[in-house]
Amino acid sequence: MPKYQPEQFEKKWQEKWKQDQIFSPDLDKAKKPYFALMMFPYPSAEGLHVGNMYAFTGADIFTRYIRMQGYDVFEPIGLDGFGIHSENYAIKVNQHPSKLSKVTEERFYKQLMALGNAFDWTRTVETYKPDYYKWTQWIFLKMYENGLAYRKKAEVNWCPSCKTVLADEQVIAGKCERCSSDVVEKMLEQWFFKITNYADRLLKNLNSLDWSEKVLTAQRNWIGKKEGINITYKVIPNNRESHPSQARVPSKVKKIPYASLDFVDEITVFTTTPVNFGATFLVVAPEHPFVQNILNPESEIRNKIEIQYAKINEIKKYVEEATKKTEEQRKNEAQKKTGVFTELYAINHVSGKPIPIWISDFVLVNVGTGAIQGCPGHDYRDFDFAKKFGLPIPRVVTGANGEKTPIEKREDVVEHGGVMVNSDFLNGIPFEKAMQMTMDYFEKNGWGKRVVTYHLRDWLISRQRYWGPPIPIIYCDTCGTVPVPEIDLPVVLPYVENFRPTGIGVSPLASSEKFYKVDCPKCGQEAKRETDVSDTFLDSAWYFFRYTSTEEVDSPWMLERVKKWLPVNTYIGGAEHSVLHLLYSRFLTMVFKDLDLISHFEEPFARFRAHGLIISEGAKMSKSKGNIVNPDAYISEYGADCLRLYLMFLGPFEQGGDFRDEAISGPQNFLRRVWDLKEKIKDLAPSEEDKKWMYKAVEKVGRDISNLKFNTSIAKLMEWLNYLSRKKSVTKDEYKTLLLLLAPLAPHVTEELWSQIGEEYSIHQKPWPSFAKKSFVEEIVTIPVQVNGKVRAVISLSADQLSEKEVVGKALKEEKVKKYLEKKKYKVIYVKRKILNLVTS
RNA sequence: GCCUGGGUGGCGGAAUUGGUAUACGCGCAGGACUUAAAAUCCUGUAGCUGCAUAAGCUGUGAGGGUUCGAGUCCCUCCUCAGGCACCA
Repeated sequence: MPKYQPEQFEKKWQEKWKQDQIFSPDLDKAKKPYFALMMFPYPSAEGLHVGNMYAFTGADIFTRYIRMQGYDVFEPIGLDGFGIHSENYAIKVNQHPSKLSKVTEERFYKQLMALGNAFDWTRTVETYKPDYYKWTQWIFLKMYENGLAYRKKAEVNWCPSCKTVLADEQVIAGKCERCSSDVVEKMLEQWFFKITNYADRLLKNLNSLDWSEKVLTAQRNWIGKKEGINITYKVIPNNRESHPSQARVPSKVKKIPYASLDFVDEITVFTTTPVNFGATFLVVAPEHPFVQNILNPESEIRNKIEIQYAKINEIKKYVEEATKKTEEQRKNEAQKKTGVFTELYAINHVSGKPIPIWISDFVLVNVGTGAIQGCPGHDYRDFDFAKKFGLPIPRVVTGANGEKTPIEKREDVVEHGGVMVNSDFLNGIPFEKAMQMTMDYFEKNGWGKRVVTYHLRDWLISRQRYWGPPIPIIYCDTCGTVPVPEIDLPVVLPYVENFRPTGIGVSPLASSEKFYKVDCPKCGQEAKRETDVSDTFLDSAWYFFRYTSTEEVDSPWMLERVKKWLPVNTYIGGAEHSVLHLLYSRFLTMVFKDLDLISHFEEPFARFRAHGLIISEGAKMSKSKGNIVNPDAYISEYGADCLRLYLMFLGPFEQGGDFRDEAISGPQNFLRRVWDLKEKIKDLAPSEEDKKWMYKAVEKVGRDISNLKFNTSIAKLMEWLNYLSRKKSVTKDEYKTLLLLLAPLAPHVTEELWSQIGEEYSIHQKPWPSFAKKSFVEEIVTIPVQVNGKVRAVISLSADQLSEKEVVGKALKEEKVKKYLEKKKYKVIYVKRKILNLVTS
């Protein structure tokens, strides 16, 4: 009997599958289309690692199962080879990315092939090829035409190591998503996409998506919708002449009608919790226009207020120091509150009292309005600030147990809940309701306006790098910003010998005169091309559309194809893309819908599941730790099927696992035993017991695969194999069923065995086994019998004897049950087919 | 600080969603085959008390609670992973 030797047949079948195109559905004629998508990889010539393979394998198993359910499954593959990831690698190995891309493409596709996945190899997409990025540029033009792409000078995130700007989403805890360097702020003129226009829709649609919970939550947090109110304060004059009664420190001003109040400027604050009876100061950010005005001797306000030279200098010094700090420094020093008093006051609308205006860098200029009202009794940060500078801390909300004691310690601060006190007409009203009433009251008096704010910012898509699609824009002295005419697309990325990032805020393309010197498409005069390229995440935000239409040359996709195949039925990928790729793709799809480029959907991925991560030696695989596991060696030693099973058996797919190769012998043994089992096939009919096992396996394995619980589906197959191995012989029916159930998990060996037992090629085009359920209703039911909640016996009854009377009758004959009942009275709790519990009183 | 998901044998992990906790695999121990080893096959394997393959007790991060019955539900807390964060 020949031994199980995967190297003798895995390659053979992979080639045959590809040649026969059995995994290439007819995209126009398919009757039951199912788009199963896996996030395409960023290729680097270092190759695919086991973590990638884990994700691809899980997605592939699911896909193969769906195919066996009778769907026309489309499982495409491609490479996200444009962008910083690939370019950084090119820099590292000192090769030109355009040359390197050819090497990585070959290597990646070879490796992906060796996994045995059911990819449609006839429709690959590579983002760095002109026939693809032509349409990425086209999408940019559509965005521009419709006012969704704009150029603006702004403080942006700059990675000093990658030498480019980054979108907010690509800054992870102050560090670059790619290289983990500290990101700094830089003032640059850049292209943005107006994703903020879609904030509400992006948020609302989340409720109807079948996605992993953690990804939904991450997106909700990132969009960060907050409903609150903008309240405008009047800054009152501080010179004796205009308001003698107020003097310099106007602590006891008579309450005068707010509307008739004399004022020199206004400050608008944003708050979600207007506990205004407790507001005792205002704080503005150092970069706030109000501060700039105070420092400017020519400004209107300076003519209206009294302020000493020393004070001006003090403020100036503070602002300079604060703005010099990086974002990171500011955060690190978050606990130590600093600030400077302006000696100016604003009037609290509800108390009528003047409250001091401070400047502090704990208030961020780009959050809300860049100014806050300090309510120190009910906000920890305000409390810290008030404590440090000796400002009053009144209580206006009761504590958890109704405390009304003065707020002295940080623990006394009440941020929400409780009931209003010391708040005039709000006294006794619960916090939440009081906030709404306050907002109503302020709006009615014209003191404020309800607003909604978002954490989400517009998507910065310019990159000062080489390896990406040039942004299709031309700047003309006469015509201004001119989009490249569609007919001139693609704007081909030229070969530039020195492709390395310049670090001076421009792309390497800026040194290629041949590239940037063009005639204006409008007036024909000499003009200059935009030399930045676009973000990689723009390439990957629409690739799944392209998969359906790779042969199309006149448009990015064929509408009929998209109608048939999109939205994607199941999408699998990494959770690290929660607020990156997954958000951008949703945004673009909505835009496509609004621009009538598609019609029947606006959410690209109906179902998304995040796979877990494979770690190694207790840590995430990374080059720096040197714990990257390359699958190639394992495939050649154990075979792709074995590695697939091993990876999937580590634990739940959505959880990931630790790669320890000593456990690989389990799956290896399993496959060998499946192989050897064929020697025991006899031409017999299965027994009732055999059928029961078979039915249960079909049911359990199928259910688990569709829920991505591959580990338990494998366990069930192992259990069944243990049963089959114990028998003297197996029926052909059993063996065929075993192979069919195993086919999605181990595609090669099942194909090989399928052909060895003389079945028709290909096992992967056969339907999932099905059974008439009623022929397997269990005849004998076993029921555990508990006495006072402890199992004392297990009884077996035939299925027609399951009445309480019969079950109790049988249970009482058990010695142990009798013993523990001790002839006491008992209560019967019987759950049919499940359990019997006898409880003594 | 907030949000999400976890914590179960020596290890990876099961548990039909409130009903026999530890399936399946690894590892380990014993046995069969063998001159021997490897491979393979069989048996055992949560802890404690016990000569016991007798009997019993304890056990799912900790402590309370609901229930005839809790890994599963509720409350308080500890801890690990990930996300957000002086976000007002």
